[in-house]
Amino acid sequence: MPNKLLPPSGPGRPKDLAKRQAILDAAKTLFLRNGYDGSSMDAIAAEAGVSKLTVYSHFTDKETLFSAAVKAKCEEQLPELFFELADGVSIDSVLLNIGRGFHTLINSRESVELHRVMVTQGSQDPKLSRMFYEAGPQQLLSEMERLLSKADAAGQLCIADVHGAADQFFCLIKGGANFRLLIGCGEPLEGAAAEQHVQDVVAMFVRAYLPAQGGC
Amino acid sequence: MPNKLLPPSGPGRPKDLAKRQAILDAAKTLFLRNGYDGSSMDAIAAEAGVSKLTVYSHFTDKETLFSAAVKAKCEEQLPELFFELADGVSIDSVLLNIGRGFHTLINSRESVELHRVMVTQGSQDPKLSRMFYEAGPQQLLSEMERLLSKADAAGQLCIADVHGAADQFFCLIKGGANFRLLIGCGEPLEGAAAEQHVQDVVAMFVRAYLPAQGGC
DNA sequence: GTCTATATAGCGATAGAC
DNA sequence: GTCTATCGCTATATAGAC
Repeated sequence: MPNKLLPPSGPGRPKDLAKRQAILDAAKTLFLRNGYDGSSMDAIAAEAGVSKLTVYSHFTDKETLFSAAVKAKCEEQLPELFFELADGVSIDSVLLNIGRGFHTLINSRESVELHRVMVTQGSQDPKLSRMFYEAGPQQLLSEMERLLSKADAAGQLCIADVHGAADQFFCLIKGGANFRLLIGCGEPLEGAAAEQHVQDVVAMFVRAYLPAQGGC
Repeated sequence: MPNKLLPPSGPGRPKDLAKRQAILDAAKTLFLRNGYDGSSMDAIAAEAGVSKLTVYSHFTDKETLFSAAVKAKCEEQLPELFFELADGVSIDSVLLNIGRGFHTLINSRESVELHRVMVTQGSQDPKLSRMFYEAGPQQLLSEMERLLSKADAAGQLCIADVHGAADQFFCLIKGGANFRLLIGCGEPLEGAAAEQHVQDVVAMFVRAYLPAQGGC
């Protein structure tokens, strides 16, 4: 006969989820800050405030916990950029808004850490890198392609290869500064410098794809 | 009294350099393939065909050996791209040649491995990342700036910010494909696809910085 | 279901023989 | 100058008490 009533000492099912979430939060923090090899299961357990075996009871092994942490981070980082091209609004201002949002995103500490981890671990686990790519960059590229196609159809831009152009736009926003940030050499552009960079990129991009006077 | 003549069994000084080179070669291979944490001193000693203590006698510790290996790799990878803008040759063809060379370089297995290691270790050791950046990317950027300044002065292009434009050119050549390669998601562009990519980028770049009909 | 204590293995770095 | 054998430490993963 099982005893149903042990509120103070009984473990209970509800506690399960709270600890699982604490473990996942700790894993996200430590894995991104110190990498896969640099984060021990002991450290994650301590950060989460539980014992190491509790970690193993919720996630079978280190790799499983790592994948879960990366997946959670991907989902919470996917930004809400606006890719709509309403009537009467210039393509310049739309690209400016997208550029600002994307630039802020990829220069954030969390994004840089996630990218570092993906470079290190993703190259060893194709499933992981594919999961990350489809959850993040792929989404943005697809929406940008849609936007550029509409701008081309509306005659605001003249783009033969929308896929390539979308790729170019994001690469330009990233710029060499983001690469330096990734290898830990230099500080992120902020404030006026960041705004200037985005404006320069948008101006250069639009100039390259401006329709000729005769049309497209 | 020291014995001077022991040709067959005596260790001798000349052997020193050969073993040092073997150690350095092994370190370059393993560190780039498996990363810093993934390469044990035992494995490097075995790959070099020497004992572990011999490794420690030539390089004080693991970090020192790692820095030496990275430095050697940087120097041997610095490409010989042509940044000269001779009279009578169009800026398009010069940029095409540079673009092809740079594209081949950054898509090579060795370059990708070096970049991965720098993302992982460089972010933990600012001295290392700075050494890498100044030995590699910085060089190319400086030469490209010189070239673009000359093209601007010659009226072939119209560039207000040559530093920013040089940065843009290399980012465009890299493209999203190089990022996917870095995270282990996708294969490098090769052959006709690579050539097409370089041509598209150069055409887009030149279009953006073409002088207006009235001049610059 | 959770924790303390431990098994097993691999790492970087070193001591002593030749 | 070079090698074999080893120390000290930390990691992942697990066994038994409550």
